[in-house]
Amino acid sequence: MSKQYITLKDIAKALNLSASTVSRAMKNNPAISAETRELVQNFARKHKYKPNILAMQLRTKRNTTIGVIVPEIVHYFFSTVLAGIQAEAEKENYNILICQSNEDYKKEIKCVQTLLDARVSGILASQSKTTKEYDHFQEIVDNNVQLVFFDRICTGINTDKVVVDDYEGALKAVDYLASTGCKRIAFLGSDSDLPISNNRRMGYESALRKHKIKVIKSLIKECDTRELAQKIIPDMLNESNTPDAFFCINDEVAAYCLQAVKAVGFRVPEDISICGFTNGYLTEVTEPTLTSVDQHGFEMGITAARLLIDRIEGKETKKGVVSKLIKTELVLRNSTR
Amino acid sequence: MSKQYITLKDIAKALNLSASTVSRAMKNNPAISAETRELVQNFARKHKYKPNILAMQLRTKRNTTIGVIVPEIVHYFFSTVLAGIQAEAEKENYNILICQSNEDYKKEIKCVQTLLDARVSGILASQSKTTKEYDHFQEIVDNNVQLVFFDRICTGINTDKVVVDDYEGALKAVDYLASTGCKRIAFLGSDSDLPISNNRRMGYESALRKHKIKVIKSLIKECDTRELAQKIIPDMLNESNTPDAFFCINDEVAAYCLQAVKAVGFRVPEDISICGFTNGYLTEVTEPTLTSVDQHGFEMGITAARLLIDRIEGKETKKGVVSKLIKTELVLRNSTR
DNA sequence: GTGAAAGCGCTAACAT
DNA sequence: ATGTTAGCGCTTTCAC
Repeated sequence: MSKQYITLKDIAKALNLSASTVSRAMKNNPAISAETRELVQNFARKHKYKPNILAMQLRTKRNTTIGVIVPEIVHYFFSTVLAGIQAEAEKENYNILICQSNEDYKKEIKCVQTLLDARVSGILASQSKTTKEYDHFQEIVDNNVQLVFFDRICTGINTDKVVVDDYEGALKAVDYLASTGCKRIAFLGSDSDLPISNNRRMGYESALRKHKIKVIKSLIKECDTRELAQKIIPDMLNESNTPDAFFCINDEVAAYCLQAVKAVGFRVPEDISICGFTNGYLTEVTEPTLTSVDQHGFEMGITAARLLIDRIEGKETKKGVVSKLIKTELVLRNSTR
Repeated sequence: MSKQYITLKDIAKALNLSASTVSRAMKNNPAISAETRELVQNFARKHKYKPNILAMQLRTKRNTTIGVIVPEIVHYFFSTVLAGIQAEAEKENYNILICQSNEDYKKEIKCVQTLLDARVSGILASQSKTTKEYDHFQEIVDNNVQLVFFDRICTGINTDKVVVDDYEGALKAVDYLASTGCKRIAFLGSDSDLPISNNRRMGYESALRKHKIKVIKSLIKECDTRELAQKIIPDMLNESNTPDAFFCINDEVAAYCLQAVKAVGFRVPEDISICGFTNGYLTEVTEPTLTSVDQHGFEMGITAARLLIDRIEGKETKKGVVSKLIKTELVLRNSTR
């Protein structure tokens, strides 16, 4: 660390004051005379005084850093959420420390340790796909560090959360597909342990019921990566009961689904409609462009950071758990009728 | 901050030792007897002792946090670099504090202030497009905080940098285009003030010269966003001297270029070849898929973090400025002949 | 309205 | 091999 920053003491010495007076003057403490205040603040400005945050936090036992745990920074959705968190944190003068779990349980435990070691005052977390135990998250709570989950919430821990309204998003999308005449709508989801996948499936089934369409097991698959899409979808297209629509868990799957469908010779959307989830960059460059459910990631980031900071500062006083729901938006493009 | 963490003093009291002995024992100081060491470390483990990093850093004046300034987290390339930085930092037990400038000069200044306030021991920065003055970067150096630029380097400051070999990347790509028979190759670049754009243009021109193709001004445009692409490209296609290839500054422009070209009725790659730069997600979902230059963002992140940490720890002792070059790779897909 | 003194949790001379 | 002391830069009683 550099040592050329001046300290309170330096200012005190230079101005023939005590360190405490300088400290008060800098903080606009009303006990200090206007003269002294100006004197001190001018001197500080002139000499580029920067309070030593470390010392401040050590003394006051308050820390303005919050930690974030994400599965992957590189995903459009998560980087959008991060941008939202960063924006809100900055507004409130909080710093953010980012860790990524790479969808790995062990790594996620390490992230928690790192953040606790850094003495963050709160943590925003989105769970990795491989996490089945929650001791590490419990440890956060046990240490009285605030914890808010976002998107991939952990159902094993009773704490605040911010989630996309996956149920409603799926409902709206599938309702739309059905209303355009699709009858055999496939659902390409994730591990049913993940609430985001499960909730969307419930929305999917509700929409089907609404349109008096039977839920068919063979049209529901676990298919949430490029690899799976390229393996599973061609098979589905070969069966007698070919789907006439695919509702996909993310844009990537939707994009590869689109490729697979076109490769077999079907037209999109005339023969088969396709709908994604995320509404990221991909949706605009495929041919045809992709209809998708926007998850409002930026807003989710802001909401989650807001909630966490309110908890840290004791502004959110609700005793029980707070759950916030982020509304989705169906963005129609050319991959659906 | 939570207060249930125990401190060195607590351990000392419980074990009837002095704080310094405990401190030494925890750090495996050879002066301490094996017995005491075990005693202390076991006690610490059992009571989940976590050293207070704030106090440690205040005392030792060393800080293991590094700051990162990026234009936009959400871009594929930058989020890839971030992932690399994060991986390397974690390996070395450094934390990273991330700020984004949103391509805004004023915001970038604020980022620098935030990071200096947080007393980071080094900063990794990629400049915003709108930055024309460098006082804020100079301030970092003046404060003896290590500074390493990556990708969008600032030529106004004499400090370490890590850049993509843009010249070579462009050379290879345009050389390839020319070797497949393209004669009127357009260059869609950024502001020529940006070294990344300028260097690519030099590579572009070298390749043309190598193939004895004249450089034509009207084939060189500033076109680095979706909006510009949708405005400029149709015009270029209407002129008599229609390009038979586009070499684009990023994948996004390439993808929209592809759309524009197809919209007018040209076939890709038969009539017109298109090449992007970044090699991100987009390249696999367009039709045809996009040939692109991979910038190895993850490797760049690792390299930049490595260099910065070496500087911080005094392992990189070279007096002058260190410049590292990240090799590119031309990834051929179906948008080029 | 201002100063003196103590202490946050840790480390590092300097002692013994 | 261990303890004592002092101090990093700051805030916060408690004085006057």
